[in-house]
Amino acid sequence: MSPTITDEAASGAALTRIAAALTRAAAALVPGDALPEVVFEAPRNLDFGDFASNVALQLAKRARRPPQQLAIELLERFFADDPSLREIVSEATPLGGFINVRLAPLAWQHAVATILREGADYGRGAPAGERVSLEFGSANPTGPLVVVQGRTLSLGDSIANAMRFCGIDVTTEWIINDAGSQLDTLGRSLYARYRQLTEPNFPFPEDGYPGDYLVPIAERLRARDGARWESAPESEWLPAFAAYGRDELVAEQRVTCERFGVGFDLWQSEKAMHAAGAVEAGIAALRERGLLYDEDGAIFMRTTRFGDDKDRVIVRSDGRPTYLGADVAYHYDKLRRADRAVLILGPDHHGYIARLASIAAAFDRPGAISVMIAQQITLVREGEVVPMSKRAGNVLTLDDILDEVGRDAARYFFVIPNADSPLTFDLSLAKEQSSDNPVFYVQYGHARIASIERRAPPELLERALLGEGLTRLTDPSELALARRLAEFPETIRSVVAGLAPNRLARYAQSVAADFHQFYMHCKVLGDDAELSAGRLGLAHSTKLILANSLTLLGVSSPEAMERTESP
RNA sequence: GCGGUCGUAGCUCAAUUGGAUAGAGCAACAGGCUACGAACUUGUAGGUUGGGGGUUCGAGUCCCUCCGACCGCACCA
Repeated sequence: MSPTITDEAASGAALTRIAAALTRAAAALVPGDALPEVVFEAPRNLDFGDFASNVALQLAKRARRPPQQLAIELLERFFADDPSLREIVSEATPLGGFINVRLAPLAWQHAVATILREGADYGRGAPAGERVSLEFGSANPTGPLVVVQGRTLSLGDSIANAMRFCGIDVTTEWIINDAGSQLDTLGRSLYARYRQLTEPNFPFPEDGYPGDYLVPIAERLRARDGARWESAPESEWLPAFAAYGRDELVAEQRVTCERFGVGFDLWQSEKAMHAAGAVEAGIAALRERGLLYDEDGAIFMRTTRFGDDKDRVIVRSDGRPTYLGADVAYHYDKLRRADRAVLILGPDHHGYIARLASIAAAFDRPGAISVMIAQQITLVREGEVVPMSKRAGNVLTLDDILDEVGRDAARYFFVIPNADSPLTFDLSLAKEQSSDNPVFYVQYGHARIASIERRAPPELLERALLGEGLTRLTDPSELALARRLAEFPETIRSVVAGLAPNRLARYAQSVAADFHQFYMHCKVLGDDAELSAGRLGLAHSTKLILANSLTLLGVSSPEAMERTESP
């Protein structure tokens, strides 16, 4: 991955000048107006240069000559137009119709100076006033969090971090689905566990939630209330048990999220929305827009008007709103609070996307709700698929995974693939503290730099942090690393634009790889104090970028790696 | 049956959203520590991007069509 670099202080300024000069050259050579904007991108293959523009390819037809010839003519005018460009452009060549540009070392040295100066703020965007609601992780409050939530939590939290870093005002939201029939099931299941404490043969509901995680909750309830529910009628114990179970399970889910390094701005209870009259308000708003009709005693929403397969019930014939009805209200509220809403949902929610899109359109905000689906996860251990059956109750929970592989590895592994591809999670590999494990590779780079800094004379480090000696960085491995570091701002922006935190994970690996190569080629702490200062500055800015990347991903940046013996 | 997502090296995944010779990591093979952490690094090998058509200067990416995997298609959530 090699995104465009737009760092204002260094290469970006150079690029702007180059693009402007090329634009003038194009205007002189190609007739007509409304010429396409001259864009520079980093080519996939860096042998071509630091940046490439395809203007000649785009304009060839209008200029009535082959792209390559046009590229040559553009470049001739380019330098004639502004001879001082030769100071920042070390090379500009036409090849296959592309215009390839290599920047002078000064541009990259400048980038390192900028990183040292701005530190953890390097690449941070100024608040632009955009408000985004980001909902993810949400689970039914009927059991512990499982693997798929680990994936949505990792994706969502990393995206939220990246958005905030870009200056977006993000509200992270967790919806507690506590208004449906599953709460009754929870209440009955918990009641059975409660009774089983004294009557082991008390029947467990057919459709109840299996697994023994409700047992300790039942014990706490018995410790609090004793046996008094044993003789109570169902109409009394059911709401009490459902509410107690929900509160306990939500609290446990919350602890798991915290263990995972994820916090939420808003824990939205669906039941509370009903109680506050929000659901009626949302439905009334649709009614005003003429998007509802009654049929068979139920209220339908005209979602087909917005491309859905069929109209959807939002209030049942018995008067209770459906899940969609509640979501109308919830998103009506979201869209008032935010400019757009992003949801990360599990793989079983495909069919729901069209309905959410309908809600946005119904409130005159088409496209304001976007849905990202996190695909299925297959767990593998020792080369074998770990069977998971919710029915049988032998589900591996997110806590189990955290126990087994730790937070850093879990967070990292969950964001590596694109959200819309299925993920194979190899527990054995994630647990392994070896070079096979990409998260350790990146952390090792960070720890290695920390180690160098511990060894460096304090006054040398001080000079390095001030940017001394950076102009001495000329080795290809030094310039490649500096160039990579300068990609950080654009990488973060690309993460936000594409809702793709995997790009950040891969970027961090590239930074680590470039650093290790630099480390092999260049001795940092040597006899030449100025050169050492420059290299130390480069190393320190690498450490900053690695730490920032890992932090945004929710992964720690250790100052030292603990060596563990592998069996 | 209808709709959605996906299919890329032996394995796990990329590919700047239409750009150049499709890239990393593991696994395999061959090298590199009396140097700041070898949890590192250098190189070799590995591909008809599921198949076939089309769109154009240019396709892993867009369109059509088959094949295959997964997921949806409730007055469930």
